[in-house]
Amino acid sequence: MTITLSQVAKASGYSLPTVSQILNSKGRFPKQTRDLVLKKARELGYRPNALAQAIRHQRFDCVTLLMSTQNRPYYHTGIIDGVHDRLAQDNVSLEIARLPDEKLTDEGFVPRILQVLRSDGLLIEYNHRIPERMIELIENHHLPSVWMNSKQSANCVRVDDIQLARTATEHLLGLGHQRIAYLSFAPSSHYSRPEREQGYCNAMADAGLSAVVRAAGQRVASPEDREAAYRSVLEDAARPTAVVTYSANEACGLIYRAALKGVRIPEDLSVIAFEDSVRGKVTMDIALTMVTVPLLEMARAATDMMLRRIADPLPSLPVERIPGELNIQATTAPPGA
Amino acid sequence: MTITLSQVAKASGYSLPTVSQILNSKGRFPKQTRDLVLKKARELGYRPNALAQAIRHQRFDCVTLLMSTQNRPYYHTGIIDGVHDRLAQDNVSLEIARLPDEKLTDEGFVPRILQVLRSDGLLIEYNHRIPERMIELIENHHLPSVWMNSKQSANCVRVDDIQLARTATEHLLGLGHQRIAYLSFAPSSHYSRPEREQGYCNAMADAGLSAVVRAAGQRVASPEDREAAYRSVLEDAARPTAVVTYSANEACGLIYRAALKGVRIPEDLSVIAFEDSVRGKVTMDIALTMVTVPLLEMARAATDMMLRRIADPLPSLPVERIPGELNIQATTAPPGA
DNA sequence: ATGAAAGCGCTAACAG
DNA sequence: CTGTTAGCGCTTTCAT
Repeated sequence: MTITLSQVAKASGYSLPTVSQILNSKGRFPKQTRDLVLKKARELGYRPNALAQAIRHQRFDCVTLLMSTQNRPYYHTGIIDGVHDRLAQDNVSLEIARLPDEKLTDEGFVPRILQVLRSDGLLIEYNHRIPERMIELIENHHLPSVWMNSKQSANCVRVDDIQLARTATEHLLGLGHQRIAYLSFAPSSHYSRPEREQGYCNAMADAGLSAVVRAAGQRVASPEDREAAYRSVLEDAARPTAVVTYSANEACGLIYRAALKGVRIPEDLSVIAFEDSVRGKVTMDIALTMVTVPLLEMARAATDMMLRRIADPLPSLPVERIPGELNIQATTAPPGA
Repeated sequence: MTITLSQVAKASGYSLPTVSQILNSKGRFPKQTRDLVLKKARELGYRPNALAQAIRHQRFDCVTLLMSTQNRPYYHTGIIDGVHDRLAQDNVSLEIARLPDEKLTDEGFVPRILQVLRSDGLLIEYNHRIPERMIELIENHHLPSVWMNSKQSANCVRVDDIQLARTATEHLLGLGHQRIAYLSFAPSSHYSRPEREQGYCNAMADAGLSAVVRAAGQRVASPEDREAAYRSVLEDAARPTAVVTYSANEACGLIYRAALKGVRIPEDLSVIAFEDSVRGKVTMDIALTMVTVPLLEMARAATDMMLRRIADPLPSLPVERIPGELNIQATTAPPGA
């Protein structure tokens, strides 16, 4: 089996607590003792059992990231990275769990993660059709929890989608555009969809202009729906001179169809998308003007809030909104430039 | 604090072992006793401390997924999902750890994850410029380990990239193409780059045709390099009639530039890419013909191997190769169709 | 059918 | 400076 503290104790001829103290650099010991113990420990390849430590410390030193099974593909990366990095600073480890959404509706079903104590807190990335039952389960769990990108009234960190959409729209307005459309194939249940749309509409209203929203229906957009939406933007008699899109997906689809029809980007049409910085960079090798969705920062801030709640579980913490930044590239320009 | 077993024992008037047995459905007890204990446990909201259980069972019931910080963006999703799902079947939890590659070269530095015992095994997703030191560290750790997508001679599960590339190329050959190019911007250090190139070259050689490789240099391809590569495919005097690309990135970049130049897809040019199924679906809203990189299946198989090694750590297990499938969509057709 | 005792690997309090 | 004792929350003999 694996080497334990007591084996190191035996090998070095010292008692268990002495060895423990030395390996944790606590207390004062003569250099000779220290050196011997450390040497033996190294020789034996001793590694402390983190669980035994945790059980004594009354701390799991572990946080669980709870994710839906139905999120958009590729959404997780930035979030996992941000959470992991912040946790690593405090030597807290990261457990990942996905809940099977389908099963959550069954009355009796409680996912294993919530049946057992394994971590000090729950970080919840669950923003899309949150089952009622799930919220209930989490509240009953009584672990400190922090929600990410969700409409909670406390203990939540979210991307400021309204601000993002406003920033994108105002960038186009600032360039002199007036006919600006908004294109989105986001599922209507996703928390960000109404917010981005609203930010766009607000900015247009403030400028005294009318909004033109081309959004997919309630459900997932079919290929035909998408083609129709692309056409309606590109072939409209009073074609918009600029478009804000929900994500790089819509932007790329649109830009490709613009190329097929000879509509030049950005001379004939400016395009700006929301996108997290990584994704924006790997698409189609074009320099897409974007408003970054600060997933990494959001995840870091949420994890920070989590750690604060673990340290002091009592107070509810107010919602934090993380702003995104405008990243001007080659797909936007003044109209008719 | 949280509710412990002994609190349930006190509340129900039975002893600790009795309560433990009942909650774990072991032993035989009169219905009355059982019911009372279960009721009290529920009332108090008792949740077993998984760590205390683990420490007794001499099993962490946890596997660590070790990832590099320098992988391609969006690479992780399928892998994490596959690992998680397979682990969930056995009620094993998933810990995620990213090692800071930069620091690994420092002689003294050992990442915390490897300093401490926290899990039953190491699943390693580390395929790109693997630091020598890291391999050493892992071997010294003496936990069962399984590598994913890496060139190890045992205890490794990988995508069969040679087969994938051959399948893609043979699809085009089968359609009647003869001038088939290969386009790749993959970093040369990535394990899959030479393999995909080789699979393509093998298939071409077998067909008695000459290979045309357009690959980026040793380092990360600059935008200029990429443009030049796209041009060389599209503007060549003896332009290829079909292209195999390393990933959907290259394919999308190429298809977009084809649209700008009026080169029709697939009439004038067929395009087939390697891509995991998810990614392929979210790009540019075009129906890209692909060979799927079976990340999910690979991750499942690797996790399965991991669990087998945990159960019986002795034997080294032979490398497994996971084949991918051809997914014919709209971007390939016979030449001049 | 139930409880007492021991112990998993470790740390903290207190002696000496 | 170092060792003894106790105990974290739980399970597993082994008595009764």
